[in-house]
Amino acid sequence: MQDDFFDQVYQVVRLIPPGRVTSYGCIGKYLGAPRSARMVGWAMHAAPTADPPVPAHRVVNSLGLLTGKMHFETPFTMQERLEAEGIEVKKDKVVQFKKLFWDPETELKL
DNA sequence: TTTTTGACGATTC
DNA sequence: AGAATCGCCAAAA
Repeated sequence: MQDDFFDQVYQVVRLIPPGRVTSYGCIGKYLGAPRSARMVGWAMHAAPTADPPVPAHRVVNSLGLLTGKMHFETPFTMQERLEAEGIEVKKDKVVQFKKLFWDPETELKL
């Protein structure tokens, strides 16, 4: 299970600190699949099936848009969770996304 | 096995 | 600036 590409994504997503966000493409890129951003998104589809819960709400697209909010329990869950962590969400997009952006390659490279 | 699709990203119109 | 299209890759039907 831990050898699957999905789990690789889950592990990275779990490393995202509260109050920060990242993008699918960067996760994929960090895993060696810069063109497989969609795969990361697909992996998130199975996120709730992962044993340790995956904070998928901290993962947004490159524009900081909460594109996957509709896949949560309710379309509001994602935004509410982000706000609960101190992240402002306006019009389904993360405010100061660039500032809150958490790049695994930058934060975990050491 | 083939076809369709998808929580993306970048490009083009 | 906003919308539509193409490209990538893997899982699901």
